[in-house]
Amino acid sequence: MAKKRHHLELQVTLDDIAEKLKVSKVTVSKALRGHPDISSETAEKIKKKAHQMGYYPNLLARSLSSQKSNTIGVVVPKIAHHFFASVIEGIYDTAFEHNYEIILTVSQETAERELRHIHSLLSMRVDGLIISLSEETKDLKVFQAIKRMGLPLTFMDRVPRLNGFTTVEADDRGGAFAAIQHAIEIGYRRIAHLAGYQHTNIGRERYQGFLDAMNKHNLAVKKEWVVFGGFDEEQGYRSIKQIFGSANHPEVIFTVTFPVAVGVLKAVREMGMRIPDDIDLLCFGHSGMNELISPAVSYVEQPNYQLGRMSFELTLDHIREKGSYVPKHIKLPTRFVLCGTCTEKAAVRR
Amino acid sequence: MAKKRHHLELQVTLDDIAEKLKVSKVTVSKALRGHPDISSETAEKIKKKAHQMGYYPNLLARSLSSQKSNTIGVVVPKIAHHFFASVIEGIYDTAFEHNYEIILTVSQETAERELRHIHSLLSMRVDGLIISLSEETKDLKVFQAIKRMGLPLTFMDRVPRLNGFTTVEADDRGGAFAAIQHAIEIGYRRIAHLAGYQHTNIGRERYQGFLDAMNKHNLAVKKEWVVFGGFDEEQGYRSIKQIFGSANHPEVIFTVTFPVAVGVLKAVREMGMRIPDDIDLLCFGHSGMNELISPAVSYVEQPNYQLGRMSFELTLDHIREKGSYVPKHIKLPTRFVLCGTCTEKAAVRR
DNA sequence: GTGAAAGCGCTAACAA
DNA sequence: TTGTTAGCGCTTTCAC
Repeated sequence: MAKKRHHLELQVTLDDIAEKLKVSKVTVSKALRGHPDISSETAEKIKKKAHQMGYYPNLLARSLSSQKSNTIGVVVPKIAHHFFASVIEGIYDTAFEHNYEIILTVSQETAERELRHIHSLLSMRVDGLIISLSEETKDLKVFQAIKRMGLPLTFMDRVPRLNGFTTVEADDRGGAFAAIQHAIEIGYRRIAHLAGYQHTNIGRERYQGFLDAMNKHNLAVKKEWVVFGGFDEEQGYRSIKQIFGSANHPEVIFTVTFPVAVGVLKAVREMGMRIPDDIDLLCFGHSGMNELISPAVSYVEQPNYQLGRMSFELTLDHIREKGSYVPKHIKLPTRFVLCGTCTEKAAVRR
Repeated sequence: MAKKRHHLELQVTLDDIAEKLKVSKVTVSKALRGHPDISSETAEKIKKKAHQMGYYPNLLARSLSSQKSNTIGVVVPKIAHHFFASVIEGIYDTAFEHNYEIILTVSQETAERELRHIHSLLSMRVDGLIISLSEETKDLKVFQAIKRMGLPLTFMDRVPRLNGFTTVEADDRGGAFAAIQHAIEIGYRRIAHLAGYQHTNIGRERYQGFLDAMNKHNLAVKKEWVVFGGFDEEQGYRSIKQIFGSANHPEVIFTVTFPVAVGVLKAVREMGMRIPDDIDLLCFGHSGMNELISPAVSYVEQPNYQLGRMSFELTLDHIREKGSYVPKHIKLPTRFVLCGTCTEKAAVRR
């Protein structure tokens, strides 16, 4: 018999259905989940009744009891940015296909929020975690703890220097190399790089790609022309002003992200200079809006959506294979895309 | 005594802590939640131990037991779009301040996904719901059901024709009116509108604002120059081709969203025409990238972030006041912002 | 101030 | 095929 509800909530429970149908709640539970135990006849009857009574399974109870929540926690640094927005879209689409729910949290590039969100997600007993590190994150203790707990964790794009975790990244180094290589090939020699923090993998890798190309062509890297910093518009704006504060100007600037390039565009415009005539520009990543600005910035294309899909799928693999799962390291290819900047014409004109 | 775990998970529980400290699990529970029952002395001891043992409260169990999840479900049509991205940012920030977790789901503008997500969220026993309808949504039965369940639900931006729900909107009609009014004042007469579906409130309201202004100035609304449809880039692209397929061309186009304007920009460019010389443009909403495209499109500014904040806060009010809560209808002001299109100069040149 | 007992809604193991 | 019995980990009375 269904016990009387202490709370006034009019949520229908298994007991309610069982009582109406004069069967046990176990039968109802099994029927609703399509368990082969139940005859299709009673199953039909139960399903109909459940629907009619407006029954929604209580996932909290189900998760608590079954020790899995069908839920994956995600931590990203930003959300209102093209790159992450499309990665997230990839994650959501894939989750939807697999009938998983996503708990998305946003660190806003701060280590403190990131940690708090991770704690939250652990408390919510998500089945797995996809994390893209904030630009501040240096303390990696939680991740070790998570590994000890045996909870599947996949790092995406912004990954830590840590063993034993699955990582899904784009080929940052190769992409940066291709971009700089192109700049050199069309004749540029004085190349600046608005680089990312060197404690982040993407900062390091893209910088390395830049160095690779410079070294290959025996070009000197000017210290004043490499500025390390964050990944946002403000950073680009500030850095460019700094570079143009000194006497010697570069011919072209390669930025670590698209937002940084946007900051550059705004600053350059403010200073009354033109791209590519006064200064040329290249960047890593882009935005759907790129083709509307003129000149459209030539960029390194990242597999955004695919990064999202892959992260989810590998996390799911890990959940399913559990103990026997072996961490994988995925590097998805990047591609240099020539648009309106850094064209041969622009370089020749110098 | 802590019962032996059936599952191998090494999640620490209240019992584990209680056992170590030779107290009851109730004491631990209370201490950890700062219940005044417990002496600060034991409370300290317990907290320390819990931290040391790496305890994370099991929110599933807590929610199940306490009948509240400290979680709010959100359903939006899109995520990789400036408008929704910033609304969502507003929601997340506010939730964070109030220690709530957000379960964000994305309908991708389809009614089917929307419904499935709503079911999911109900099953997860979220404490409240914030919904922005998909462009397809016509069946409103679920929402009635949710009201009957007594679950707080706030509609945001895309709201249904339904009584008894809190709604948070921008002043769409007023904003559209201001834009068209401006266009008329600078001398335009042949005005087209790429309008939204008329079964959506934003489609209707913005169209109404357009009509208001046209009527006020006794201008004829040309049927071929009003195209109803969706809110994305593709729609803008298609519609503009349609309009320019006929002999008579408008002087200026007002689009129902920024993405639609982007579609227009791309189509216009493709057709070898220039803005504002060949055709002028205005739109509802914008994107951070707008100032980089030239000319920047003059637009109606929406209070994106604020819409997010408000929705969350009202939902929280509803949760807290429960039965006594009276639905509110918020209309946040919009503002016409003149940029590089629809300037006096452009209009005069005709 | 502390704890024993009951229950949140569900699932899993084992009987019947 | 169906039901009984125990939990999942926590909170909430209500005694002590």
